[in-house]
This record gives sequence, structure tokens and C-alpha cells, in this order.
Amino acid sequence: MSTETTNMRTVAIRKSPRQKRSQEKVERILDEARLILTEQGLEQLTTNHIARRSGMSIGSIYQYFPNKQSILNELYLRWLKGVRDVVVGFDTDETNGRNFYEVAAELLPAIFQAELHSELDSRFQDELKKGMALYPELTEIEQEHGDIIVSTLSSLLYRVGVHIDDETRHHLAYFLYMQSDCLEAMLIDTNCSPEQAFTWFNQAIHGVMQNYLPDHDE
Amino acid sequence: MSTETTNMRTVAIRKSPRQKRSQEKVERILDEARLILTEQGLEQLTTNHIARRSGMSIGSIYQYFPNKQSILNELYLRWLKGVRDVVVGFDTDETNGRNFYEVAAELLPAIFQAELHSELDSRFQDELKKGMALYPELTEIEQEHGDIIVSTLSSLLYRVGVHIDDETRHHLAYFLYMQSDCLEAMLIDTNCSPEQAFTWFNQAIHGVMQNYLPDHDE
Amino acid sequence: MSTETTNMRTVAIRKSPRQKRSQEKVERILDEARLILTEQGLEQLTTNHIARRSGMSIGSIYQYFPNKQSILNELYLRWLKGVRDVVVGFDTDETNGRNFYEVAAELLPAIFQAELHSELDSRFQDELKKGMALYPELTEIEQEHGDIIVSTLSSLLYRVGVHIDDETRHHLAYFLYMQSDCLEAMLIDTNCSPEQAFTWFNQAIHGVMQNYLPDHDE
Amino acid sequence: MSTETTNMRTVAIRKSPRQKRSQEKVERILDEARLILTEQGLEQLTTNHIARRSGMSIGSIYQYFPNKQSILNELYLRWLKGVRDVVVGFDTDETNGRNFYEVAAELLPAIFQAELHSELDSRFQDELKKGMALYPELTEIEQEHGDIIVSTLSSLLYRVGVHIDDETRHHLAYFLYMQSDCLEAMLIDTNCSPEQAFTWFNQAIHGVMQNYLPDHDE
DNA sequence: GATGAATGAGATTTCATTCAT
DNA sequence: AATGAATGAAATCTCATTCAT
Repeated sequence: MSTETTNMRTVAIRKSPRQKRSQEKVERILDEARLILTEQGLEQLTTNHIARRSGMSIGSIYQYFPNKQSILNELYLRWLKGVRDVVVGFDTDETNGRNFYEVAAELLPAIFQAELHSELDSRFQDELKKGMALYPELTEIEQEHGDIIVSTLSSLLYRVGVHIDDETRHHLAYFLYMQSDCLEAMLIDTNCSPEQAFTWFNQAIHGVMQNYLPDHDE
Repeated sequence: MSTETTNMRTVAIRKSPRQKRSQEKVERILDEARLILTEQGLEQLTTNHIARRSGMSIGSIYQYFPNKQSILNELYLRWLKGVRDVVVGFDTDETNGRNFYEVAAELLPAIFQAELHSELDSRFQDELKKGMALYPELTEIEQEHGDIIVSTLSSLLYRVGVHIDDETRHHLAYFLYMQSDCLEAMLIDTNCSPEQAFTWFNQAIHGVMQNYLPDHDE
Repeated sequence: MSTETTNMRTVAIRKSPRQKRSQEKVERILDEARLILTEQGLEQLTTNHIARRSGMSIGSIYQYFPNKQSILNELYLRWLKGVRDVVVGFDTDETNGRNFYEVAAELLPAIFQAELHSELDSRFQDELKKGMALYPELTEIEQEHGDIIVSTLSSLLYRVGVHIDDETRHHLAYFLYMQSDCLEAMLIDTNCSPEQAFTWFNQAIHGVMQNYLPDHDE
Repeated sequence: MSTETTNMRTVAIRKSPRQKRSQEKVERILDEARLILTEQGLEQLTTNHIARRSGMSIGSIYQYFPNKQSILNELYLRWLKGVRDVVVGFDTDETNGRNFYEVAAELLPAIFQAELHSELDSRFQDELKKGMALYPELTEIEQEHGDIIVSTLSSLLYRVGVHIDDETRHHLAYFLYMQSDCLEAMLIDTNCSPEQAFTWFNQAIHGVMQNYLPDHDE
């Protein structure tokens, strides 16, 4: 009965919440779950707890979500979507031929903002990641998400003039994705000034990218 | 009831195991716990399970560890110590005045090797991360660990000639620490060749460090 | 707290469904319940399930039945009625003075046929028995049913000439009822040929009845 | 998710109760379960209920039985064993060549006594049978049991001189098994005198068996 | 010191039934 | 009459921890 063999459960939201009332309830559940995660951590995220705090009955929770994990799932999906939308938003013809460093200078802060609206969200994100460790399904979701991000970044690289073989470009995109992750960690975990951080990461990225870009610098 | 204050339990090992027998028991418990974690996952890591597999009684476990969490704690501490030792091992007078890039070229692979000895260890590490999801104390341990690593790297930076103000050097050390993390993720998650990855990360590090290092390159 | 007094709930059908529409709804509920029982088993027989499948609201179900149990009750009553009707159908003046063995030779197969119309019904019957396991009231219904059958058989015995004291005749009727049960079990559980089974049971019945019947055989 | 597909669970007793203490606990649990079944019926047989009534903690129940069903299982197994032992006890060379009716006259009351020690046991038996309807595993147990009984009876028939083909003799054994069941039902459900009942069933059996037995009667 | 039986809080989930709309 | 969202009691089972022996 190792984790790998956990039988796949349905984790989709139960009712397609067309009606406003239903939608509100779903939101209330998710909001409360997010608050518990942020304030008390994953261990305290029990179904009873969510019900009590959101002023609903435990039965109501199960009217909207088939099981506890699906709540975590939904939170995670929404979280990732925010980030993905930002990146995908840049993947248009308008980016074609633009200067990479300019695009990066816009993209990085945008991603950063999408991920972290507030300090609270950083705790929330941590707890979500913990949830990922526990529920393999969440990891799958993240992998898909990561694939999309990296593919999009790869496409972006092409648009700004990186015309190398697909595989290397893909790896390069992954490298950049990682850098944005690191930047985020640095801003969260240390009191380093954003300017300093941005400068360093730009230099780091520049150190690699200068070999792949046309000579915009001159 | 924020997580930090939730459990103020004692998680240190119970008896300073001076006697050889005691020490052996502690090791047996930890070994068995590691095996269960690696072979069967965190879900199967129950105190009863550990007791049965290690041929001891459940009561004996509690003679040496105040609670289950402290076992995970100890495992995690030892794991981190391995990595830390590598870094700290470079923090000697012998490093004074050495070329940074040379040191980095030795340090990065060493860290990488310390973290992942084998495939088994990667499973073990995953399960430890799950443990972190459930026991906030483990997260604290990791933070302390990170602090030590970063401090040591900062000290290393000084030794190789980065004589800037302490805070900035500390941040710079953090930046380097993150880069080693990224490198690891890249090698695990993609099929990028190690050479390629090492090249990129060296270039990235170089992009930043060249501004802080004396001109060794010439 | 003996079982008999545990639930003194109303289990009768709620409204005397004079109106055609109401009657139709009652039938729809019962039909759907029977289908669920046959196709999916007692575990899936939930009020929500019945409501969804019959295209009605859960509230409507409770308009026509005071509780879930009363639905099972009604199904069971109808089922038993089928068998009872067969037996009662023989309890008319036309049977007066007929040869017992002739009557028995008609009655036994008729009962058998009434109980088991098809394979589906055997599943349905099984699931009803599960229901009996959970709802003691169903057992009471079966007892009443048995009483009626036995009384009717007793009356039949009188009609064919068994003019012994009432109590003994009642017991004799019970004996015959049991024999039909055994015959059924034998035909279901073994691959014994119906002819063989009928022969044996006729011989068994004959062994007892010959002492109570006028000498038709000669 | 019909009953048939219920995944087979372990239903064996958990600890081989070598120690006296353990054995006593197992007995206490089973005794209390039997009492609940007899006094309150299958619906009231919950794990919490058993724990409370037996003055043990719910955890203790699960120390000795892996799940609720296994308790019912054990009760059923023990019950059946009593009956089986009686029948099998007759299946020795000493029975060879004995008069069938004599053997039957000893066997039937013996079976009857083994099944029903008291009035209470009849209710207990009823509830066990209900349990059978709910838990398919119990049905399997009963089928095996029935097979053993019938095979043994078939062997007995051979010993007393019924030398017909195996299949028919097997069916005949089944017929006799059913008759003992009926007799039991009659004595439980009606106030018919045991003498009367035994007489009838002997006559019934005689009606069939006279065709298969050597002429002991003369 | 060692044992392991006993404990019981607590987690997830179901589903009959109610009642405001 | 009809609806179906809301309720919450109740059921099964786990497992960290204690403590009498």
C-alpha cells in the first residue's frame, strides 16, 4: 500500500456551480481552506475544521467537494492558473522580434506579482507545496503546469530570436523558469532589496543568454 | 494558534546515549525508520511498525525518543548534516585566497553528491519532505540548516576575496545556494546533460560574481 | 430496548393516492427502487439515488413515503402478495372435496413460479432479504405473511377433507409450507432435476398426509 | 460497486490468542456481540456499541479483530462448527450397516440440540442469517459448511446401505439436510409438540427413503 | 529497563431527513 | 406541490502515547 498504488480518486469539483448561491459556497469553502492553510498550516486542514470555520455543516462541504483532497486540488489549480496566465499572455505575435532583456524585465516582475500578492500568500504557497508532497495527484498537476510554462517560455525564446535546436531551447527555458523560482525564494526568504535581487538575476540570465541572442546590445 | 506555537513539544533525543547499548538501539530505530520511509513511505512510518521491524517493543522506542516526530527530526538532521559538512569542509584557511571559480567547480558537484547518493535516497528525501508537510518543526530545522549553509558560503566568499559589506555578501551567498538548488532540480527533472547544465550555471554565477571578484581571469 | 420496540415509526404509505398523478408517482418511485435493488443492490438504494433516477426531487419522495424504510416495506409487501395470491386463489369452494394430491400438484409449481419469475427476481429477492437484515419491520411483515399462508393452507386442508382439530391442522399446514420452501431451496442450490425433486417431495408429503386423508387412492 | 465486487478483506482473527488474557478478551468481545445480536439485533451491532458494552475501548476491539465483519465471521464459524461436529461424529465405521431410521432418530435430535441450546439462540441465529445477507463472505462460509454436511450425510447414507449412484445419493443427502432444517424451523416458529414434529418428519423421510433402503423393516 | 495491551481522540465520509423558498 | 441545499448524527477505523506489570 505504498503511495504509488493509492487508487485514483475523483477529485473534481462536484457540482458545476452555475447558481450564484452554490458558487458562493464553493468560494467560501476555498477561502476558509486557504485561511486555515495560511494561519494554521496543513495539519490543521481537516474537513471538520473547514466546516466549523466556514459556518457550514460538514455535509455541505461534501455537497461541493467529493473529498478533502479535492479542496486542496482546486486551491492548487487556481494558484497555478494565475501564474500560467501571465506567462501565456506574453506568448503572442507582439513579442516577436522584441529584445529579450526587455521582455524578461517585464515578465519576471509579472510572474512574481501573480504568485505573491501578499506576505500571507507565501505561507499559503508553502503549505500547498507540503500538500503536494502528501498527495501525488497534486504533483501531477504541477508537472503539467510546469510543462506548459516551460513550453511557453521556449516559444517566447524563439520569438525573441533564439533559433537553436528545440531540445536545447527547451532546456534553456527550464533554466529561466528555475531562475524566476530562485528569485522568488530570495525575495521571500531574505531581506535582500528587490533591486539588488533583480540586478543579480538579470546578470545571471545575461551570463547565459548572451551566447544565444542576436547582438541587441551594441 | 499559529503553527509556531501549536506544538511546543520536546523533540530532542531523550537520553544522551553514552552507553554503547543505548546508542546501538537509537541507531537501530533510526535505521529501521529510514528503511520504512524508503521502502514503504511516510504513511507506513508508524511507531508500531518501527517497533516491530526493529525487533524492539513500542515502549523501548519511547525510552529513546520522546515522540514519533523526534525520530523524523533526527533523520532529517542527519540528512542535512551530510550536506552541511561538505560546505563547512571548504570553510577552512586552506580556501583563503583561492580562485572562486575553482572552489565553485569543486563545491557544486560535492554538494550534489552529498544530497543524492543513490536512487533510494531520492525516495527517502521525498518522504522526508512529506514529513515536513506534517510536522512544522521540520521546516524550522531546514531553515536553520539553510542559515548555516548560507553563513558558511558567506564566509567562503570572504576567503576567496569578496570583501563587501556583510549583508550583501550574505545575500550573495544565498544567491549561490539557490543556484545549486536549481542546478540539482534541473538535473533531476530534465534530461539536460550535466555538462550543459554545469556550463549554464557557471555562466550564470560568473555573470554575477565577476563584479565582486578580483581579476583572476586575466 | 428490544428490537420490536426500537423503531415505532410510521411505515405506511403517506397519502391515499386517489389522484392518478399521485398514484403514478408512487409507482415510479417503487419501480425505480426495484430496479436499483436488482441492478445495483441494497447499498445503492439511497433516497437521493431513487430521487435522481426517477427524475423526481428528494422532497417529492417524502411526499409519498414517510421514510426510506416504507419504500422497502411496500416493495416487500407487494412481492409477498404475489405468492399469497396464488395460495389464496386455491382457497375457494371449488377446491372443496378435491383430491389433495391433485391440488398439491398444481399448487407447488404455482407457488414456485410466483416466487421466481426470472433470474432478475432472484437478485431482487436477495436484496430484499438484506433489507430484512437491517429493518426489523420487514421481518414482522414476513411473519404476518407466513401466518396468512399457513392459515390459508390450513383452510385448504379442511376443504380437501382433513377434518382434524384446528391446531394440528394448522401445524400440518405449516409443515407443508416448509416443504415447499425446501423444494425451492433444493431447486436453486443443487443441480437436482426438477422431476426428481418433485417426486421426493411428493413422497415426503404423501408419507405424512396418507394418515389424514380419506382413501382417494383406491 | 455491486456486492459481488466488494474487495475481499482480511477477516481472520488478528492475534493468535495464546495468552490467557487475550483469549479472555476475544471471548468477551464475542460474547457481547452475541448478546447484542440476540437482544438488540444486527442493526445495533456497531463497533462502538460492542466496545461500550464489553467495557473495553474501541481500540481494544481492533487489537483482536481486524474489522467489524470478522467478529460476525467468527461467531458464525463457531456456530456452524458445533453442528458440523455432530454430523461428522456419526461418520465412522461404527455406523456401517446400521439401520437408517435408528441413526436418523439419533442424528436429528443431536443436530437440533447443537443448533439451539436455548430460546435466545434462535434469535441469535436469525440475526446471524441476516448478517449473511449483508456480508457475502458469510455466505461462502455457509456454503462450505453446507457442502461438508451434505457430503458427510451422503457418506452416512452409503454406510447404512444406500448404494445408489453418487450424484443421486448426494441429492438425497441434501434433501435430508433440508428436512432437518425444516424440522428446526417448525419447532422454533410454532408451538407444535416435538413428538408430533418428529413423527411427521420421520414419516416424510420414510416416504422417500423406503425406496432406497434394504428391507430392514420386515 | 523492557514490554505490549489498552486507550480514545480524532479523521473522513455517508445519507436519511428537514424546511425555507 | 415541488424543490434540493443544508444538516449533523453516526459509523468505521487508525495510531501516538501511556502505564501496569
